[in-house]
Formats: sequence, C-alpha cells, structure tokens
Amino acid sequence: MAVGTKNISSARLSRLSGFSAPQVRRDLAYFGSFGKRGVGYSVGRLREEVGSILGTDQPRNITMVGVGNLGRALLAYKGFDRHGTRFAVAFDADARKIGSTVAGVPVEPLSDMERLVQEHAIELALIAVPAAAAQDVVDSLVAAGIKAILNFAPRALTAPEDVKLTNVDLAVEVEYLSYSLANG
Amino acid sequence: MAVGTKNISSARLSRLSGFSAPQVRRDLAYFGSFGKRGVGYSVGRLREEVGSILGTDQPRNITMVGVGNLGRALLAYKGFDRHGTRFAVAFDADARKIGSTVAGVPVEPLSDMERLVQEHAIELALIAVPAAAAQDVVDSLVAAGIKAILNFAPRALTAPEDVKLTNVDLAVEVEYLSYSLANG
DNA sequence: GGGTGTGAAACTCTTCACAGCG
DNA sequence: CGCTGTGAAGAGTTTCACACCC
Repeated sequence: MAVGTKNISSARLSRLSGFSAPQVRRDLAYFGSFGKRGVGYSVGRLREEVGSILGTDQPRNITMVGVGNLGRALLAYKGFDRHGTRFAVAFDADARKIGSTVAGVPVEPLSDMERLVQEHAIELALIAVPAAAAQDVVDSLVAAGIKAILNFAPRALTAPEDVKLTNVDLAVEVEYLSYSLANG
Repeated sequence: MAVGTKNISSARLSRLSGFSAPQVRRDLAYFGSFGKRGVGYSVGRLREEVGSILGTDQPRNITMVGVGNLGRALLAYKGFDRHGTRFAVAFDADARKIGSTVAGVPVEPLSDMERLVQEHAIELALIAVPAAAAQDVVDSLVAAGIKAILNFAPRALTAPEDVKLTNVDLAVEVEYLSYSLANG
C-alpha cells in the first residue's frame, strides 16, 4: 500500500476492520452513496462523511466524574482527543483534589456540577467513581441536564428514557475470553 | 425484595440486567435447565452454574502488558479480582519501572515474558501499551504461548486463528454516544 | 476491468405464547 | 397457581450475487 493512497476499497477496509466487505459496503451505503464504482472510496471524503455521521466533525465538550486511577487514565487516553472531543472539566468528591488539574483538565467539586455543565454546554459525561456512588452521580448529571452517559463503574445504572446510558463493564470482556478458553 | 432471597425469577433478572425475561430464560436454558417451574432459579445454584460456564470457578492467572496510566488503572480495577481472576505479573518496556509493584503486582521486563508466562501458566493477557508498540506485543505474547488477548490500545491488532483477540477501543463508545446525540 | 450499491436468500437472534412441571 | 423451558412466529442482520456505473 503506497503512502498517500487516495482511494480505498471495501475489500481493504474489510481486512483492516475485520468486518466483511459486503457489510462495509452496506453500512456505508446506508448513509449515502459516496463510493465510486471501479475505484472505491475517497479516503478524504470518507473521513468527512464518517465524521459528519458521528457528529465528531465539530467540537464537543465532555466531562469526567471521578478522578481516581481509572478517571485519570481516561482523561489522559489519547483516543478521545481526536475528533474534537474535549474534556472541559472533571469532577471529584475528594476535597484534596479540587483545584488541581489532571492531563490539563481542572478538577471541580460535585456541588458546581450543574453550573459548569451548563457553562460549557456539556451533553456527554463519563463516570469512573466507586460502584457505590455511581447511581447518585447519574442522578446529579441528569439533573444538570446531561444527555448521554458512559459508565465505567462496575454496576448497571439506570437513567430516564431520554438520557442515553451505556454501561462499560471491563470485567465482562475478560469473562468472555475466559469462557472462550474454557469452551469453543 | 428480602435480603437472603433464595430464588430469583427471570422477570426479576430482566429488571436487574436490562435483558428481556424470555431471553434470560432461553440463554440460561441453553446451558441446561437449572430453574424450577413455579419458583425460579436458586441464587446459589445459578452462581455456581454461571461460574462453571465462564470458567471463573477456578483460579486463572492473567497478565498485563504496559504499566502506564491505563495499565495501572486496570491493575487496580476491582472488577477483575472477583471470580478467581488474578494478575500474576505485569510487563513494561521502561527500565525504571522494572522491579516495582503496581497494586501488588510485580513489573517485569519484556525479555522475561516467555519464561514468566510459562511459569505462571498464563493463558490470558491484557495490553495497554502505546498504539505503535501494540502489534509487537501481540507477536511476543503469541510466541510465549498466550491463548487470549484483550487489547486496550487504540489500534486494531491481528493474531493467528487459534489465539482469541478482542479489541476494546474505548473511543468507539464515546463516538457511538456522540452519534446518538446527533441523531436518533 | 473493477468495485460499488442493492434485491433476494439465508441465517441468526428475539419475542411470543403456552404446555407442563413443581 | 407460578414460572420455566421451548416450539413457532417474527424481526433483524449478514451474505450472496450481480446489474450497473466509473
């Protein structure tokens, strides 16, 4: 593959992603037909379209609640900065952490959540607090006007219908691999 | 719900898990019929059966490669210790970290990987190294005899057919929520 | 020629609904 | 009676195969 390749085929995307080639085509076609027959997809165009679909083509402020080991790691995680997604502020219950910055992000008290969420127009929050505190955090975030939550605490949480909530239990993946080893 | 409840129905498991009740029943029935009609599932029995299915009923040594922010957070993550899963050893390329312990786990050099993986009978590894180093780590792990890999580096990796590899790109979840906000 | 976009077929997964057992 | 386990129906997803366009 030459550096600077201008076009990419569904067959190559298949090899790179692990999804089958027809599936790549069907999924992309669902959002419009921006491939060229006999050529493939323009890499530049594809980036634009996907960014536009995901909404990552424009800046989006997000926040992190909980600045323990996992919260710090996620604040520093390189995968998020891409695509205009930016941590505007973080929150923690520990008074000793308030006023410090982690990976350049200021840590603020939970009591200022509603004000800061609104000032920064934040719609998406990540949660990395102890399991016991997680549901209270969800309730506070919802009250502050948050519209989507990604929960890393190892407990299933609930939110009102109109708030998108995804639980990411990291142990589940380990258990699945453990199952795969023990069986098929 | 009384504390000490001995039995649990698929309806209650549904509320707790978010899966539908018929689905809970069908999935459990797939592995055998250990529910009682008119009563539900014995909580004790259910724990045993699920542990046996997942292979989490017996101790399993695992390892972590990369002791940066994310690696440290995962080593300290409470969700893994449950179920007999235990970090026996961690690896890092940084000479200054060798010999230290993180969350009680000794950090060893990559050059000792093959020996230590075999000494501890480790079959499952987690990867949290920079994206650029991740594929090399996979190759080393495979050479050392690892059978399953959970990759947290933000890059799709490949391994031979007989090695189970799961890529956990944390940014994907954020992007999906971003998409949900922008659309449905 | 080469590779997309898509109708149709195949498959998988989920839900429904209820027989049957404790 | 209450709830599981499951055949049958339904929904959704993936694959196939090829017409069509660059």
